[in-house]
Order: sequence, then C-alpha cells, then structure tokens
Amino acid sequence: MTNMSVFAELKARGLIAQVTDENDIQKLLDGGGAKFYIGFDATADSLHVGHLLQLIIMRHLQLAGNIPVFLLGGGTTMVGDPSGRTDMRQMLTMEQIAYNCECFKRQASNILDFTEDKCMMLNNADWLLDLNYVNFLREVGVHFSVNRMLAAECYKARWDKGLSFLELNYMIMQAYDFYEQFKRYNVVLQCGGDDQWSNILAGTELIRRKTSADSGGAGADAYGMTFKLLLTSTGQKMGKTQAGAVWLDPEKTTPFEFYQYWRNIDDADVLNCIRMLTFLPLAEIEQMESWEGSELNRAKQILAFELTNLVHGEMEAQKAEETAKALFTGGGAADMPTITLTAEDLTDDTIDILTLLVKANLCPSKSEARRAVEQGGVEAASEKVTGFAKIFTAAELAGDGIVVRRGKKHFCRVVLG
RNA sequence: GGGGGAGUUCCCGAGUGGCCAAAGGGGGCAGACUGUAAAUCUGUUGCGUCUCGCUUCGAUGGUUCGAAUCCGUCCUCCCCCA
Repeated sequence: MTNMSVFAELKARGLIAQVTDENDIQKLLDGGGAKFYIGFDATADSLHVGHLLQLIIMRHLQLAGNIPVFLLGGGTTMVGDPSGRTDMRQMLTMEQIAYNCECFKRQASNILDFTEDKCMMLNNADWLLDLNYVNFLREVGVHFSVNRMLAAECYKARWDKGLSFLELNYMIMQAYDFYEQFKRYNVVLQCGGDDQWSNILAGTELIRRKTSADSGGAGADAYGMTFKLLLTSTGQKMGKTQAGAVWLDPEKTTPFEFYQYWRNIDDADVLNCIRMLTFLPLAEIEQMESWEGSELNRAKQILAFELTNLVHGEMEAQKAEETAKALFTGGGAADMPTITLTAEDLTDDTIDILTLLVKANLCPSKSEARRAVEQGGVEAASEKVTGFAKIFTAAELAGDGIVVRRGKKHFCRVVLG
C-alpha cells in the first residue's frame, strides 16, 4: 500500500464517522500495537455484508500492526441490541448463540490473521453470564443516568413502539464489556458502526468513572471510533436482497451469488464500495473516478472480484467471474448452480417445464413457474419456452444436461444423476 | 388496575353479510429499452390437476343458505388514566 498512515487511509476511504479524540486515536493507531475491539452479536449462524465492513477495517488496522480483538457477543446476544430496531429481537437460546459464535469464528479467520498474537478472540459470555445482579447494580449501575440513556439516539426510535427493560440494559452491558477488556487485556479502543456511537461512549465514560472511583483520582482514558454505515446512494443499508441478507457463508450465499450481488450494484454506489471495501490502492481508485457510463461495468467487475476473493478465496472468485462472463455473453459455463435429478423426479422418463423450474429452485411454486413461462421469461437449452406443455426427456437431461434460465439472471443446470 | 382503540395477503392500507383471492400504493418478478446499472413503459404478484377447484383476512368456537365482515372466548399490540 502507500506510505500513508492507517488513520489517514481510513479517513481517505471515507470509513470514519466519529471519533472521541482524533489526535490521540491517530497517534495510537499509527504507532501500532494498539489493542482495539469490535463486538459481534451472534444473532445468526453467519456473518453478512454488514459485518464485512467491520472485518475489513479490522484488517486494515491489523496490517498496520495493531491487534484487533474480535469480541463474540455470547452474553450480549442474550439481551439483544435495540439500536436501529423498531421492535424487539427474537430471543435466542444459549445453544443457538454458542453455535452462531462458532460460525462467526470460522468466517472471521478468513479475513483476519489469527496466527501468533496478531489477533485476539474473546467472548463476553465469559464475564457477563455469571454476574451477580445486585453487585452489578452497585458497581456498574450507579454510573449510569437513565435520563441520559433515554436521550440517546438509539433509544429515541423506540419511544412510540416501546422499549423493554431487558433492552434498556444492553447499553450498560456493552459499556461493561469495554471496561472488562480494558481492565483484563488493556484494550483501549472500541470501534463499531455509527449506530453504536452512544453505546461506545457509554463504555469510555464507564471506564473513566470506574477507574476514577477505584483510584480516587482522575479516570483513565479509553477511546471510541465509529465507521460510516455502508449505505446505497438512496440511503438504504447495503447487503440486503429480497431474499434476505447477503451472507459470507458459502452455504447460505454461494460465491457466485455473492459475486453477482456486487456485480449488479448501482452505478452510483460502485466507487464508494470499492473505496470502502477493497484494499486497492487509493491512487488506483482515483483513476476509476473518471469512468462513466458503461465503463463503470469494469469497476463493478473489479469490485465483485475483489470482494469474492477476500471472502471466498481466489479460486472461487475466478470461478464466479468466469461463470458470469460465460452466462452473460452467451454460451454455457462449466461452473453454475447445478441440480441433479434422479429417475424418481421423472414421470414416464419425462419431466414438464413447470416441475423442472420448481425442482431447479428457479421458481418457488408451480403457479409462479406458470406465470414466468406465460410472460416469456423462461429459456431452456437456449430456446425460449413458449408453453407449459413443454416436456424434457431423460435422454435430453443425460450427459451435460440442459441449462434452464428464468429471466436474465437466474440459471440452473439440470442433469440426470 | 380502570377506560378507549387496533390486529387484512411481502409491507403500508381499503374493505362492516353474498358482486372478495380481497381496491390503491410500495416492493418483488417477467417483458420492452439498456451496460448483468438507473429511469421509463407494459404485464404480473395465495396454491393447484388453472376458463375450474382448494386454502387465506390474530386464534378459536358459534350465528347464517352464505362471514374478512355479526356474536362469544382467548392472544398480541397501541393510546389515555393509575
């Protein structure tokens, strides 16, 4: 990379939203060796694109010689963060949370370097789950003002919908997390999405108050830094599709789908994403800024490749790219979603187009399959399907099978196994 | 604890006994136009053995030839008072 300092680089990439003390944080991070943490609540069995930005920043800071602490929210997930939510999260069981934590670990280790002491992984379940209620209230609860908490932006949104006492405590737990890590491991900086700002501040304040109360003198300084949320030009959160989140787990979102998500991004968002999410040198990105119109397709291709490479590795990224090229510039491709039918799926050695579309997961129901065909949106073996009476024989499906296509972007190869 | 109001298809939201698989908008999907973009226009948007049948309007039980619509019970949420 350039010889620009990390802090300056993060800033230039438009990643930083708010900091508690710019000078101190810059010195801290540029000096290297600083321990900082980001918490990840284990609400699902895979990380998604929203988390990706956090991981990328951790990697930036790690490359600059700092030590990221990946904090699993084994304890906080039991409560649920109300930030940015209009209703309460579903409560998860201990088992679900533990399982989710395992999944997170695996995925994070693809992006962060966990060798030697370059990165730490902690779980706040270790200090949160066994707390004694009364002791906690006396030692930590005293330092919080409910009036101030309610004034925080993240709780305002819940004013009309209602906020349970359980959720109100989330901020206190997160603040306590920071305090524990500060005390036990000398973690001096907490990072997070910009929606975490008030929770992070609660942590730095708690540290100051606790250390001051303990020593009887001035409190210790800890720092907070938030990152811009990854938004589209229209202000929507990125990483959501009609099918749900874009996951980092290849079982939940295949590398090809992941690639396509970025490949199909809006013109207005490409450069922003390249700047924020890839590790391409800023100088190179600057040149792309002059690209216009269909030239931007190149940028989309770069973005899609870089991110797929980062998350799924170079081999998968190349496969996804080749598949995409082959499919969109005509002709078949070796690597694409494939479904293998057995003789049991056929009736009298044939299968009709509607059943086929459903079996290939291209349509959720036969009614929808019927509509897709009626509207001329279905193609099989490079020929438009004109009626739902169309059937395929076992012989046609043998060997390489046939490629079935719904609309422009949904494909599946069907073979007979 | 007392009083008032609300729960409709992916979302918002109309519908107060048959003309309701349910208006309108949003979103989605497909087609045209394109650059695997956006905007625009068109069609479509519960399921199926699809000019017909089946299941849906918080849950459940009833009234009726017939209920999203009426009655009973329950659940959930919101507002006002305490």
